[in-house]
Amino acid sequence: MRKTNALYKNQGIHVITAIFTVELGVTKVLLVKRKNEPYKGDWILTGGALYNNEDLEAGAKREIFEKTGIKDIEIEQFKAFGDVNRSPVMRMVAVAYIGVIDSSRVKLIRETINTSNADWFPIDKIPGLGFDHEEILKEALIYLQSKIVSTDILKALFPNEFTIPEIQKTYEAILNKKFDRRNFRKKLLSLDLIEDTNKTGRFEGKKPAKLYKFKDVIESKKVF
Amino acid sequence: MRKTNALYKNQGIHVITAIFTVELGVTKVLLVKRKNEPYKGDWILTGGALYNNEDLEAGAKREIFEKTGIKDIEIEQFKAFGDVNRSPVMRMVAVAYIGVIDSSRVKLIRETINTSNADWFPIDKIPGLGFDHEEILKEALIYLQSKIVSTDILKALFPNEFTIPEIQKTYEAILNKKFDRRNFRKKLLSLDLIEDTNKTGRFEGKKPAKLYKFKDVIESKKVF
DNA sequence: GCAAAAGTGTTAGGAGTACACCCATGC
DNA sequence: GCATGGGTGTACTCCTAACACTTTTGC
Repeated sequence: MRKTNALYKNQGIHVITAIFTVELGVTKVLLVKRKNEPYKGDWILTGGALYNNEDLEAGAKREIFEKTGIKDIEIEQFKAFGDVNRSPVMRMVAVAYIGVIDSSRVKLIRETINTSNADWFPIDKIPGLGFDHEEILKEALIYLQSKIVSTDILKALFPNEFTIPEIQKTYEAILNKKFDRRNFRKKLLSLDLIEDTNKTGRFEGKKPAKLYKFKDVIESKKVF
Repeated sequence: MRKTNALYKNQGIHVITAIFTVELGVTKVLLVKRKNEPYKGDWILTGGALYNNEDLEAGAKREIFEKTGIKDIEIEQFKAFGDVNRSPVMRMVAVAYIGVIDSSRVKLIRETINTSNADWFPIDKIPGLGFDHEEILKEALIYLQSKIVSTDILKALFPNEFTIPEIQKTYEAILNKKFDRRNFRKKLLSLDLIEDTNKTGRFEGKKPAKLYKFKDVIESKKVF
């Protein structure tokens, strides 16, 4: 039935991920340039068509790997996008994810069969994007911002030890907002996400800063 | 390319909505019974396959109307479900929505071409559901719970005037939790969602209760 | 007048915010 | 020894949670 009904013909699923990093206090997102029509030459988020033999999240991760070489990235689904004309080729619904990774710890494959010039773009200097990826990126950033205040999603940026002034810079970059040093420390510690390592390191200051790390197990807190 | 590659063949999109209501302090969800294979005879949430000429939300609303006769319902997308085997017919990704409606204000069409016995089921007495709808319903309820504490999503249940003890019962039914009368009133009023109508009505008590109504315009509050 | 539910106010504890001083180091 | 950023504590406000008494009505 379905295959002969034009109303259902040629539907497909995109899996798209907005991958963020923070470099020197600047929030950046990973973009690749399309080599083929449609939107040839346009920048887009990493992603592509879902295979029939993979789950959504697996498909999103495969696309990330194929387009950038990035492996071992945790991603989180935040919304589906399905306007009728979001793809000019055929009816495609996009399931969108966010991910966070430390750009200094990955070596980007900049050139692939379908894309080129993979690179990190500061979120306030984004070129025009193909498909509906500008809308997806905008919502992805809002979702990321909502996540960093209550989860350990930044663990990917600080897999090992870090100082509080250091991670505060990252929070400020993503939320685009400054925090009081003393209150930020108190708040972050009260979230029970990180723990003291009893070691000290150095960041920008002259006085060595204490080193913390994300806890291995995070108990999610009840809101009600 | 895509049409000849088995990896992309025969994909489709479901739009599924968990429609909730509250009757006499009991939270219920709308289920319909399938007439055809697969899952013939099983209960499922309202929904079906997306057409190529409609946006996601429009498709979800069309399916609601076709399966139950319900019109004029506001719905909100909360997640996409896309496990490889979630449909035995072909690869289908479901985009899931929640909706809230006053069951006493709608007349259900219980019998349609593909479904029968449309009815409201208390959420603690749900029969086994077809496809992955049990998982969808579970996540839908969690999403609904997160929404009623900060938005006017219950406006659909109280489009006109209501008393605070009355709406408190509804909150308690959905969140499955009791609240102190005095604190509930203070909290709800502080949310700026409702306003006094300077009239009184009756609910359960002997003393007439003040009537409130949802504000027409809700200013969303900043969290940061 | 009494039962039943509605309305209201006070207090204590915890979280958020604002703010000032001392500390450890590099130079 | 001084400049630089790191570490800490305190007071005020606001939100939350716990809790008891008075009010209005039906009968």
